[in-house]
Amino acid sequence: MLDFLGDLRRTHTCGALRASDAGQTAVLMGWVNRRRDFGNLVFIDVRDRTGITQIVCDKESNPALHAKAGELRNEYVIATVGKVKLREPNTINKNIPTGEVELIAEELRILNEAKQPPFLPSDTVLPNEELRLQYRYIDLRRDAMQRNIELRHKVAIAIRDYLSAQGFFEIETPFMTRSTPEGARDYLVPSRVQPGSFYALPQSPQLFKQILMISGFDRYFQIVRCFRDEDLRADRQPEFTQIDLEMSYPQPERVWEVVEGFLTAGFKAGGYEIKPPFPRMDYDEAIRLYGIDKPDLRLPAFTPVRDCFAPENLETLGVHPGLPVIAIRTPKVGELSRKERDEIKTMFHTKGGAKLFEDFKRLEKSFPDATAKVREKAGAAAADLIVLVTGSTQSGELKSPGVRKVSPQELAIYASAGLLRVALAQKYSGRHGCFQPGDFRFLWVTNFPMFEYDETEQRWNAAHHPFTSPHEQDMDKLESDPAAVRALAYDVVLNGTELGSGSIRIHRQDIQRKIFHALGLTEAEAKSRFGFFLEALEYGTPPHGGIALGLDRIVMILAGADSLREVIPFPKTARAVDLMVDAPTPVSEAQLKELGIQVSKN
RNA sequence: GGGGACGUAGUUCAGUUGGUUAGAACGCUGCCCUGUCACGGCAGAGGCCGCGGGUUCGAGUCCCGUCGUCCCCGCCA
Repeated sequence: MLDFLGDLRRTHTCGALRASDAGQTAVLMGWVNRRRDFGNLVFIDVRDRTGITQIVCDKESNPALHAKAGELRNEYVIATVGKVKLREPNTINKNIPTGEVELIAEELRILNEAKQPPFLPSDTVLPNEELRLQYRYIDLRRDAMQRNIELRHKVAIAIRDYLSAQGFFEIETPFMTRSTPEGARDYLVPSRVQPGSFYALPQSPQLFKQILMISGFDRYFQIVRCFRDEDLRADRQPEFTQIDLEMSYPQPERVWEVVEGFLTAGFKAGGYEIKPPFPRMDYDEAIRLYGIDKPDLRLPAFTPVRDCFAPENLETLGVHPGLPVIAIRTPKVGELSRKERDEIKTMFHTKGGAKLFEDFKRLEKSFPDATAKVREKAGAAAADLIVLVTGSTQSGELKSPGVRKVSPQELAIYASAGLLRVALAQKYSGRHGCFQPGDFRFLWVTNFPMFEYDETEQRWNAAHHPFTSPHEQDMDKLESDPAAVRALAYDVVLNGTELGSGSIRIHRQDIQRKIFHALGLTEAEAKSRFGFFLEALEYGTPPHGGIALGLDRIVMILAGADSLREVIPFPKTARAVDLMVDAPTPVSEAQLKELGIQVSKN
């Protein structure tokens, strides 16, 4: 038999009571976390998001209440009125903050019962993720999830407060907007009023925030949902939250100062002190040292070791004469078995003609002098794992790197090595111990190239986006040497994760036109895609720039989680499915007809 | 689009070279227990071995397909 709440009013949360409250009457409400039944004496742990308090039901002093306590099962929702009592010294529970007291129940109301859940919030081993997502409301009751969501809240509030104090306005922008063919795939929303036409959910509020600068808002921010219909990863969800901001009259450094400021505030809210300014690194340097544009600084950089080998050694090994030889050092890995060495091969995703030497021991037998030099140059201790990555003699004729410092074949080697470096670091994290909680290595990666060449489409693409400003000194190379043009674009990176990306934008119509031209867009094409924006640029646009950071990723790292799903209340699976509500689903013929949509069947 | 891992009681897992009736722990149900807090004790219920084919005298185990979850590559201006 269930009871009504009536006018019973909660006086304390389940984590609140302390020794100093002894003697008070308290009213607690929450879930039955566990029941320990001794026959004539029953203990009930009642739980809410703040903690757990022990309720005592004694048959001798209150037989009716004791009988009712016997009906309780896990996850029933109850209310209890009782006296807060100091526990006997030998019965104090030091494991919980409320462990010095207990509530002697005088009244017990069963507010709701619960079916036996597929798993319990108090379980120590996690069920598989499919089940957690299907029964997300139970999963979210778990202490760890409650903490993550609370952390997320605190970080977001701290960042809001900081930006507001710095004069940024939080301004909302539309979710139903216009599809722009560049970039990620759009999620589309059909229009009923205009059959055959579609809105798109924003991949980011990019053009709106630039228009807000044109509108004179000077400093804008928004903690905003973005949508991208691309394949998922542990750190990628189809809808995710960005801390988006834009400001007028900035140099890149002005944007960086703001980001360093709000990250300091956000991390402080998460319980960590970080010290800006963050180090800075050129994109080209990041590629040469780490093989990736989001270096994890917690582990050693590459060591170039071509000069350690005699030319005839390299020839014997089938190493290309013009390409770098780089050593990847992973600390303290120790002896590897034959099987473990073979696994390195499968971890190596070769790009272009990149070539791997995973068995350094064997190289040491054949080339003792050269390998000793490699060890020395890489600063390797005896237990450190060394693998070499280079270009094979089949890499073909070297393409000129042009003005850029890294040729395509070199890039292939660096990129392959960069992925292997990260994979090795993850696999042997238990051995090298370089991934410590609370160790936050921030980095600004700067001076990205303006354009990337798309081999399949035989044209230049914007590396960041087409509204990114080139370096003032590189304007003259837009036509003559697009590859050499540096963008005023920057990424903020934390422990090998890209937290955010931004740039100084183009504010001049003449330069914007040049960029579109370099991207192979005709005047007419540019006008049809971005006409409203190009027109806005003509009415007095101030210089402006900004950035957007992934809130989910920030909280994930702060929480020490390996997946965004741990910090998003209702996330989607790798196939972009919500297992709790079972979305997406087909819709009725009537709905489709109203929207003027036909679904092709095949 | 490609590669890899996994799928066995409600849950987490074990299950040998294919061989009797598929096990354990936790949870669940009942009984006992007045100081536990991952309580304890006794008894019990609970299985489409993801699904569909195939090989075999015989399949949880081998093969093919399929579905689902996870990780990675491509993709993510």
